[in-house]
Amino acid sequence: MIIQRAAVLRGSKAPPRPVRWRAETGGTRALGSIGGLRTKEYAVPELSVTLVTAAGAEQASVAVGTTAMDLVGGDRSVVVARINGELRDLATDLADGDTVEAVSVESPEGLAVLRHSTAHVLAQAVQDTFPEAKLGIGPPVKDGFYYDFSVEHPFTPEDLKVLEKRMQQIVKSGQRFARRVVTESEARHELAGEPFKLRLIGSEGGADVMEVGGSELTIYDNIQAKDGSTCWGDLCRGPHVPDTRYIVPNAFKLMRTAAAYWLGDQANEQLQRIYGTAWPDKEQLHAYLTFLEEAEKRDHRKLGAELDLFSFPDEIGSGLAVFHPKGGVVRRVMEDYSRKRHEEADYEFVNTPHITKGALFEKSGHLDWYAEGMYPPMQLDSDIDEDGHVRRQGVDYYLKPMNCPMHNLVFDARGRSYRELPLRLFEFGTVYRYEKSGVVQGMTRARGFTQDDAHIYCTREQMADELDKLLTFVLDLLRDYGLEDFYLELSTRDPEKSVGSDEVWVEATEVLREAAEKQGLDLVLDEGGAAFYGPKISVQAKDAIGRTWQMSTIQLDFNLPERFDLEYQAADGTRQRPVMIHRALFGSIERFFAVLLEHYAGAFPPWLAPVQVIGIPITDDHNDYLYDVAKRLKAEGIRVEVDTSDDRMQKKIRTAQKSKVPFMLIAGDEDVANGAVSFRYRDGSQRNGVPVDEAISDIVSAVRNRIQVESAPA
RNA sequence: GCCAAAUUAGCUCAGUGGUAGAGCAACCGCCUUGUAAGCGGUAGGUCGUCGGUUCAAGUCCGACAUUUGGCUCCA
Repeated sequence: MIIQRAAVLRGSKAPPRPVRWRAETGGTRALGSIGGLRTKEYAVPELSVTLVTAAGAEQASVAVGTTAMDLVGGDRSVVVARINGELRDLATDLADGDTVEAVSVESPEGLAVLRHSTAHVLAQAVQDTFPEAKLGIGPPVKDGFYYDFSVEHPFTPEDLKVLEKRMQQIVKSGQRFARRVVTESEARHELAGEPFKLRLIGSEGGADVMEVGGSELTIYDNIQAKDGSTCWGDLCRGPHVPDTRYIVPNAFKLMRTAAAYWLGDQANEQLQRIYGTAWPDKEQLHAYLTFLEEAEKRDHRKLGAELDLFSFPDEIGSGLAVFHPKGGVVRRVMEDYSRKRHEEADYEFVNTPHITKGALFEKSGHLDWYAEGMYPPMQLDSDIDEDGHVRRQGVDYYLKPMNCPMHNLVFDARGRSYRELPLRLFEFGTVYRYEKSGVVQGMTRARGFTQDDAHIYCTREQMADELDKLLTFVLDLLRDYGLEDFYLELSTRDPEKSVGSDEVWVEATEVLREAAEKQGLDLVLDEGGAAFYGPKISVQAKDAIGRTWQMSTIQLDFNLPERFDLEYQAADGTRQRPVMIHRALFGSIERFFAVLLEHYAGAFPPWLAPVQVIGIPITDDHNDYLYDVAKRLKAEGIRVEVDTSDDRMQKKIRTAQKSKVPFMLIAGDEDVANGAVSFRYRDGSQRNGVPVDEAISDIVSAVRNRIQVESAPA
């Protein structure tokens, strides 16, 4: 028993709150101020707890009845506590032996709690405004939160404004989030009007959602600050911020509405979802909104139209792009460089048709498990007489959704020797997939696209070395296109849904893991995420504004070699089955194009830019001079134009700037007199009076070295 | 595929039942200019398509197409 100085809330029935405790090192120290509270000395039983801070763990003695808030909640940025490894409300009473750590709103967990609490405020606002709305679930998600509701009419943008206002009021009123453990029957009784919540209570560990989970059912009541009345409640496992004032009124925003299936299952009824975002302060909200704006500016669909690169004509169909001349140049340069690198890496180039008889996809199994993703067949050559009798059986032709079966036929076109392995068959193979109408999205999810596809056939012994070389090859190539920041994702076997022996899977997965680890990049496990036919590694790349894109995939396949009965003759004369590796480094050219376009915001490095140099004469008198410069650049393989339109030169600069040409070469009387040109770069910087020879060699070297050029050299 | 919203000139967008508009781009002319829009003129639309309501439809209703945001899917 020790004597402690304790603070008592005026008029409160709450137990004494100790504000001092004795640290193990001896002595006492203040825990933090509790302003405006009377203090009084109490004799209270003590508890021994471990306080974890950035500095380390220390033992402390506190009075019985001490809450996590008392111990670690002094700072408003602390929103919850981690007690014995679990996130708990700050109002939680501590128990002897607890390990307690403050969780800041700036930490990922703290932020998620803030967002989840904001979702509760949204739900309360919705039920205040639309009393008939039934509650779905409302978890935190990346950058924010959502809450699903069952309502008769979908929410409108105007509704969102009203709801946002109501949320501000709730937040400002400072309602306390109070946790209450209930029995199942109590919960059922209280939530009789909430059919979806009732279903959650019923689901036995099936649904892993914020609402239920853990050993007990809990309801969070919202308690009014002014009179202590309960104004709203929700089934929720928590935890929450202590009260709604922890939510900053101008740091959250409702973003959009959308429909969503109950528990994400297409077979379930559809609910109306409201997405919101919430942040610790308004600066972070502002930064997030700015990021969204930046992303919108870089949207490849928008830039594609603005820069005249490609379009999706209605007449052709959804998800089918045409490349315009400027986009065609970029695409060709991308392909050319990729081809060159593949040639150097000992790939062999093959070419296969876009359509095939159905028999091929029966053999590969695609018609069994991928038919939904394929365009329906073209029926050819059937001949039916007037009586309806089939005189000649027709044949179904399909557009190919994948290249692998065709490559297998190339492998199988003659007997193969172990001496030929690894055999690497490469093709820019155009495939067609009947993506569901709602999922088509610009170049990143198209119905027709070209893969930089290769299939590598090797022996099991060669597999490790081949994968190792392959990963190095991929990363090296992606870096040449200006992507620098990668991590790898390893998808492992789903035992429920896979073919091949355990032994082969284990070996292959290990081999992939080792190859990945050698690269020294972060490796994320995607447990059970592999296709049924083999484990996979994918390369995820971060773009200039920090978004990650799945780029390359490298996939082992134990299924197709079997189905196609692929064999090679080994050194000992026996016939052996090769290991097959599928790999696409760009994923698809279209997708990679889109990623690069967004990464560079349209300002491609000179080697990829559709127009690399534009000559801008000050007056018409300088046209011929620039034509001569352009001729010399063209001789070096540079894509150059001279703007001889009627516009004034300022206008030409503006036009060139908007089309993001890396080098503007301006020439007037002074330049002509000196045999020079003046550079203007994309950031507006200048470099004047550069001798023509030097200008040409600078441009040529920037292109040859594939470097990005935004501004005048320092 | 499902839910919602959108679709008007090449592009961006006005136009709330009564004679289709603007800016930019295009074309023609004038201007001859030193680092982000010189001036004037001309032309350009079956208002996504089809159907319905109405004396009258870009506008109201329905179907379809396409796009966008989500859900589901992306092996």
